[in-house]
Amino acid sequence: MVAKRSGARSKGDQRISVSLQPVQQASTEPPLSRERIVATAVELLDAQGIDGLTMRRLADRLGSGVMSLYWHVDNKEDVFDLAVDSVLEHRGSPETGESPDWRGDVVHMLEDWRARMLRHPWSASLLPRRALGRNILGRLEMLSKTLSRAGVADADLNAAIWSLWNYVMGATLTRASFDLSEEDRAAAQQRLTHLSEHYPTIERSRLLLDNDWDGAFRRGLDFLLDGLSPR
Amino acid sequence: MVAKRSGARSKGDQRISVSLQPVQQASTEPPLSRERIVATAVELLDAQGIDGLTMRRLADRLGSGVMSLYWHVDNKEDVFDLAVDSVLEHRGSPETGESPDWRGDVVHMLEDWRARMLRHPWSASLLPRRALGRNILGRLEMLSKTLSRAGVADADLNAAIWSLWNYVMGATLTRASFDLSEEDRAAAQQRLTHLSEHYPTIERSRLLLDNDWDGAFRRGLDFLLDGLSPR
DNA sequence: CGATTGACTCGTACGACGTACCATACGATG
DNA sequence: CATCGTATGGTACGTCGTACGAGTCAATCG
Repeated sequence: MVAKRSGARSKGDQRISVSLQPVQQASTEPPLSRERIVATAVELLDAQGIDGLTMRRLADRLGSGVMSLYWHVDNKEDVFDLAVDSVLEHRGSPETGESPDWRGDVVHMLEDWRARMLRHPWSASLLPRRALGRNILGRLEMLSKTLSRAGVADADLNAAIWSLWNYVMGATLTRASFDLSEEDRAAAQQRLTHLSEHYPTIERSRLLLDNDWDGAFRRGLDFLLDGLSPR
Repeated sequence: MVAKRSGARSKGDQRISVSLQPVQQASTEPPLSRERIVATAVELLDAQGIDGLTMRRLADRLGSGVMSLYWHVDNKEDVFDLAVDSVLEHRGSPETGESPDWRGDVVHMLEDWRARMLRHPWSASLLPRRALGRNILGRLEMLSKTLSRAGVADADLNAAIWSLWNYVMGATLTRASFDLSEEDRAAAQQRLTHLSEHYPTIERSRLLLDNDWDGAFRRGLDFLLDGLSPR
């Protein structure tokens, strides 16, 4: 029984191997590594969607055997975790100094968050069931600090943070899943029109035809921030 | 090639069959039907979670062969669709007359929505990728009508509806997935405390220990409705 | 120097899955 | 009795995640 990949995996170790192993196959793939696996998994997810990621396909793309992956990775769940985390990279707010425009800061961070997830739509549906990684925690911390600085009462703080989280998650997830169904939306609206006797109001306001997702996100966020602002 | 279950399935047909087929197996299962399949699928999902639902297990519980299911149902996706829909049952608002308390009406409907989904936590993670069924449309219609009656400008209406939708979806999904991880939350908070140098603000406010989900939902909803209310 | 060890790769195999295909059974209709 | 629509389910195929254990190779040690 080997120790296997027991936690610490020391990214730096490989650095020298470039000059250490030039003898072997010159034109073939570089050696496997967690980083390479994750990067390829993200490629695959982007290209084929959530069901498109299988360990076999992943190994194929990496030019390796399937079981070799399991040296670097615990299981498929682990691959998902790492892929999601790599998408949410978040710099530790270097300029969180004392920007006077707290509202702009919040909007900017949340829009960046949403944009990153929408660039990889599968991440939205994967995120909710993951543990909170450092990237997410960093974003929550930034929110908390900024809102506190803006004057939100301590008693309201947690509720305010979760509200924003909820809103962003819901909006992103909705956007990501409705994206797939361009034709479905037409069908839905047609069904709606056909049943307009039952749903007259949303038919009239063309709720399902509205395509300005970014604008809607921004406006909804404004509503919420209006409600949050200390009176 | 048979016509198979081509769309219309006319729930009423079976009504008389109870008195028509009493001859056969007295003690065994009643005949298969869409309704019975869906009900059993919900049971299974409640008991075993989302991965616990397999066609074989479903057939076992129903006391039938696996392939028999496919007479009543197109495929597994179909089962998911039907299960989600059955959870969101929504009466067509009989009292949507002229209640003076529009805000109470909205809160009540959204809390009911959330409660129904949380009673079957798997439904939250399944809903976003489903087409809009009549139950959801009915709820959106109710929202639309109520907000309009409350004085929300037509230009703001769609953004307002989506905001509420996003909030409810995000809150419910978050709640449903964090539910599983009672121990994980302890671990997360411990990791947080350990790293409190990096996340001082959310550590201080005990963001991850706050257990009052219902209250947080309600308060966040109030924030949003405050922002939505016509000034 | 040869033996050992530990990091890493991968072929084979197993059990579980969704479901296509086809044979069957039965009540109603001709 | 023959035919047909409704309904059931056994067998089988292809694919999945991954357990197991045999293999390779560089570094280390006696």
